[in-house]
Amino acid sequence: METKTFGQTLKEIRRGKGVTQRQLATAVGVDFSYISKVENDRMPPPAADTIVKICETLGVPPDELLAMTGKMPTPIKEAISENPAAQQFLREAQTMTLTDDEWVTLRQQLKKLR
Amino acid sequence: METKTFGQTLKEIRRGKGVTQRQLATAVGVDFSYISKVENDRMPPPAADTIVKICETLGVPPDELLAMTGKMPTPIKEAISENPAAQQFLREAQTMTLTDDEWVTLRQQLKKLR
DNA sequence: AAATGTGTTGACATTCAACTCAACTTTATG
DNA sequence: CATAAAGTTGAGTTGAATGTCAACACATTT
Repeated sequence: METKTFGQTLKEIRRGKGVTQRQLATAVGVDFSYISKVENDRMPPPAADTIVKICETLGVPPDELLAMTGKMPTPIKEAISENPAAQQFLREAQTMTLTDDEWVTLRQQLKKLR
Repeated sequence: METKTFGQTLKEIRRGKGVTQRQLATAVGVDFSYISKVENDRMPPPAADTIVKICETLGVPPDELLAMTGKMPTPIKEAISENPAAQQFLREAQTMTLTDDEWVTLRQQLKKLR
């Protein structure tokens, strides 16, 4: 299972959209050399919020890149931080070490709530 | 709704157990002056893992203090980081801005999984 | 070939969390 | 009161995260 790196994936997406590193960097608000390093995996992936900005600029959903890094955007983190009920849910879920399928099941039940 | 601070709560628990700042600090592996500052809210609450150690030392469940800080212990954070299914669940849950009751419902469904 | 646009690299900078250390003050005990 | 134990405070430290800056190399266009 050859997994692509974050950098490789980002580079492909950016090139696919015909955007230069400098254009992307300017839009996102970072130095273009930083984009270069990230794309070549010479630096760890950016902060979650920067990843979100990158994806907005490139016009792609951030889920794939976020999932690769295991980071959560600030709004989501805050929502959980401020919500003891959510935290307790997570602690219990963790002690159970849910499978992927079980998470999917929970997502379906989540949708049924509304 | 007068909410107690983290520091106030910790101080009460510690005193209730008849433990000094120095005893607690030694057991946890931090400087006692740090405990003092935290208890007087002169510093933000400790890292999640330190909170867990504090609670272990004092013989109380960490849930209350953890919930006050909005922090998650390393094992839980890692479990989520490594689990795209869990992340996707959380992103969807966040966009729905669940109520406390709904989180409780999910917890019950969580238990039914096993 | 010169100029311009694009990408890469090494060294350094900034910010923040999470503390430590040394000095001092307050409280409890004999 | 004297001494020790307990608590408080200001200043400094450390490491990780997240970048910047300047210099250079390569690629493309004119």
